Amino acid sequence: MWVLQSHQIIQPAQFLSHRCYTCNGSSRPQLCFLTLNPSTSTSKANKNNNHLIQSLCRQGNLKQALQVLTNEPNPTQQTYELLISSCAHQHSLSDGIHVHRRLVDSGFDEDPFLATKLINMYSELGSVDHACQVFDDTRDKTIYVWNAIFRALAIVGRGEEVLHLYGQMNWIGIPSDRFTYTYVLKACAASEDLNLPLQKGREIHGHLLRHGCDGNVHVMTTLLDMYARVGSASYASSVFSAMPIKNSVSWSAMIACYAKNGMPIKALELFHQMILEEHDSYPNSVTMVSVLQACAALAAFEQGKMIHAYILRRGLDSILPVLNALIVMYGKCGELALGQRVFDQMKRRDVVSWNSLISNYGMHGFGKRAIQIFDKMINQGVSPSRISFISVLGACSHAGLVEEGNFLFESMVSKYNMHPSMEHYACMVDLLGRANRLDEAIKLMDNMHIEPGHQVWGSLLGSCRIHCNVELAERASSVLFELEPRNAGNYVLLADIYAEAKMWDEVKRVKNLCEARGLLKVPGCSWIEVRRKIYSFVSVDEINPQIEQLHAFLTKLANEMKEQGYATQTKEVLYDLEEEEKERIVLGHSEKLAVAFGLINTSKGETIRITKNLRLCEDCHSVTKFISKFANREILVRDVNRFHHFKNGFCSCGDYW
DNA sequence: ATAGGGTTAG
Repeated sequence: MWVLQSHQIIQPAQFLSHRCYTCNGSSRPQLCFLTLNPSTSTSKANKNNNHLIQSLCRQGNLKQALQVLTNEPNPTQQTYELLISSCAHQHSLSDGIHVHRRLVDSGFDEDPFLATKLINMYSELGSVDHACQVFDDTRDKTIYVWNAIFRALAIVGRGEEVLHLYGQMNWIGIPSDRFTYTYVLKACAASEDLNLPLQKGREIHGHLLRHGCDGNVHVMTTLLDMYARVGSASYASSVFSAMPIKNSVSWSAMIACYAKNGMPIKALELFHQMILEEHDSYPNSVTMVSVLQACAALAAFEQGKMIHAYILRRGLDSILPVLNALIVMYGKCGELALGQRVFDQMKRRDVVSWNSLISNYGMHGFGKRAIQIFDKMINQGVSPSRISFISVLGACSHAGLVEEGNFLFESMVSKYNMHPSMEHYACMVDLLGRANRLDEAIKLMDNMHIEPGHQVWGSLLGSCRIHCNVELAERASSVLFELEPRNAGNYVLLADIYAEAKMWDEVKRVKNLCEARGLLKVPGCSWIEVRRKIYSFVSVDEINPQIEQLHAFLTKLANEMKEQGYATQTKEVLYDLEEEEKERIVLGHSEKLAVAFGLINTSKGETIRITKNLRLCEDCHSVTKFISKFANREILVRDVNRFHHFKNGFCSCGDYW
């Protein structure tokens, strides 16, 4: 932790004088800037040496440049400038430190220009603490110096320190400029330790308005993005509409905001507005990545295909992130073969391309295939990333491949020298727990080298839900209520488990606890795309104009099913009600409404594609299996975890989900 | 001398 020392806070008048306020001029008498000005050297040899160092730096020959430096008593500012940028370019921290030392010896540590360069160099070399040291040692802190340290700290997420220093800068009376605002806003958004990023961000918003920066595209886009990152899409959108000048970056930032904050329909609407409205901002590859993400989130296959065609027309189909996003989009629309085709046709692939393909197969329950692709990636010399392991372990989990998953998990350390993170442990607990090997899951948790976090306990609780283990669920949820008291999902899971065990008093207790803490259960919501339009359904929907028709359809279907010996699975209903009433509630589940809507509004032979924001309930699962046979339709449902491909009375998950 | 948006998992 590094902060500006309290004795360094000084009054503006004092700050402007060149007297050292830290030591009152006593500590570095040898560094008097005026008497030892290196530029006063006129020797021809020196001049040549300086030129030589500079040209060596320009050629990228840092080592030789440093050798010449040892014979040069009076390097110039420009020489240092080139040396510093060369060290950054060559990624050599040790050389950077060496140049810095020489620079101090030459008395250039009073030069704010070089201090700025040094801070940027250290930031690029990953040593922010060195950068802070330079900042501390620089008495004449110009706005460039301040901005450089803000940038360095913001990049590594030390937002709290940026804001602390920003406060000091304001107090001293140094005016911010447009660059300052971009860094400080980034610090709000990227801060890991900031309590109230939104509040702080709004404060900076006020400052920049007072400084008249509201016409600057860079500042305003950063502001928009800051609101997006702290989850305030509505603030972001009001900044966006207030912007007098917008460019492609501002449009992309706004689209990305919607795509990332669970508003994919708005993202697509804004994209269409971007294309149709008269202005100079055209979508580029970055825009398209967010648009594809929105299609993926909605499983909007028709839209996705149109966007793909647009990408081809605009010649954006050679850009790696765009192609990767296409693989994901097709995968999340249930079109594995199309995702594979994009992958096969790529001229270059990176680890993200491989990971995307692995998780596509994993999501669809093709665990063995996912492992094969993982192995193929290794064989082609691509080193797996942390996410590669999360993807492949997730694939094992969906397919119940416990031994394979264990093997891969062990190989992480033994073969790839990678230490499993919290997420990896969460995957393993999920894998073991789903397979009803809860004892092994607990054992793994006991042997973790880090304290198990909410992800891990959450996986365990999810497994308890599947296997209705009340005792373990109580243990897991008591930890979770401590770790993330505001996550309503945990309360719902526990209540589900109690309900299944018919422990109605306990159900009530958990529901009351949830209510007392002011938490709302996330409503079940499903989406379906019909003729390029997206329709959404929430459970017990009364807004949809076809709702009567849908209910009639479902009731008729339910009767039909009963005649064929099907019993409604009502155990997921959280109330102790009459069976008939429970059936009515289960009948109103959003995914059933969406399935019914799809059947009514599409033609025979058309695949029905549905996404759901929660896990598919057991009754919906068996009803959809029934419908797929009864109506002879393929139905694809993607829930939060994975795909269910219903066909001819069976589901691709093999009832393991 | 310094600035803004995007990809993989759960």
